[in-house]
Amino acid sequence: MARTSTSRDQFIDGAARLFRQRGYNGTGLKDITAESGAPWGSLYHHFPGGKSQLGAEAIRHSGDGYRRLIAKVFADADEPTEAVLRFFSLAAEALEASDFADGCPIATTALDTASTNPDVRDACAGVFQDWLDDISARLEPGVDRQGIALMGLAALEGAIILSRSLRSRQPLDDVAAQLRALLELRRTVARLT
Amino acid sequence: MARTSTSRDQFIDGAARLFRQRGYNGTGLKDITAESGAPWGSLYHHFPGGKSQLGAEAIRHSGDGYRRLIAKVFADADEPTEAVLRFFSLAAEALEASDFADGCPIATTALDTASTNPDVRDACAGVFQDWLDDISARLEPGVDRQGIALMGLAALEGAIILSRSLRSRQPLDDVAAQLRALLELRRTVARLT
DNA sequence: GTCTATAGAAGGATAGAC
DNA sequence: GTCTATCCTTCTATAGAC
Repeated sequence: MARTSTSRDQFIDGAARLFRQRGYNGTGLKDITAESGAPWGSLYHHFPGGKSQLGAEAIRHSGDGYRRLIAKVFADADEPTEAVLRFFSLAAEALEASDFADGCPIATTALDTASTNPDVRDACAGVFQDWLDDISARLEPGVDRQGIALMGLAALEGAIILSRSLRSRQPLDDVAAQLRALLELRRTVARLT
Repeated sequence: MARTSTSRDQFIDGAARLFRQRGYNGTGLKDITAESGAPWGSLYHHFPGGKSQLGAEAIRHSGDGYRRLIAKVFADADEPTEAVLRFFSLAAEALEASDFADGCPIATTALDTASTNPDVRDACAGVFQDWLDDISARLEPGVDRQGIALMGLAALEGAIILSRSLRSRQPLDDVAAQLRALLELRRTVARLT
């Protein structure tokens, strides 16, 4: 299995890029063929389930890519706390480099489909859950790892919304500063007990 | 000015409800007339700017409604910290009561339109900024009010995404618990200095 | 696997009567 | 202010040849 046509991957890749910028409902199948260069004639050959199937696969593809990024950021960081904060600067850089178009690859589609498309919604939910598990597994043992992972991801997602809407990296930077204060306070408290 | 036809308000009200659940791109003008009961024939009479104009006005309408809620929640709370946390339980209740359809009335549309519709995007940005100003103005003086308001709103928005996607109020509850820890730690530190 | 053509529905928007 | 009819575009999806 695996190594078959490359056009299938092109569809997924192009869909993932467009869903990130315009969301699921804002992206047409024609847009995806244009963006990806993949042949329109084979779309329903590769994805008999139509847009929903392609959407779910594209979301899982984006999710997997970011799981690799999570692994790398934690591996490169001196300590887990720095890794958590690093995601905020990476998100800010991606936003600035794209004129505030490249936000979270999941969030826009997650909200778009939350109440209308169970297949795509479940794919988004699976990605979020994977990310939470990945992050908490990499935090220091002893403290509330799940709680910190959840708080970090929620704060990041919310900050991305605000930064995209306000077209400024400041929300991301300021929320990161707040989170840093929380994490350092926690560490201080933990050290005293 | 002001008190003219009621159908104009119906459009705005119906649009605001649908944008909250399905986003801007997921809501058609036909859907809005059906939802609101307002006459299709007068849509472009009231909104010559079309869907974008209606969208921007609906977002501002939702924003104003929540500004009143912010005022009420802070007025009813014993202390500002409790008010901040109250928004998380209110959001969780709204989600559960609507089968996880009623999330933030702005966020879905904000992401939908961030890179494609400047008018609606700016309306969303204005609402977010108003909320931040309202919240920080109601926090205790002395501490980093803007920072706390921003962190609270970002964490709330992110938690709503996760709760909608995972169809569980747990992210909202758990993020609120994390935020409570942050606020109490800050207060403790402030008391010691 | 890919092509062209097209169906069939839904999208936003407009015209002109009342 | 509201009605009805309609235009044009775009959308997802399918059919059938190659």
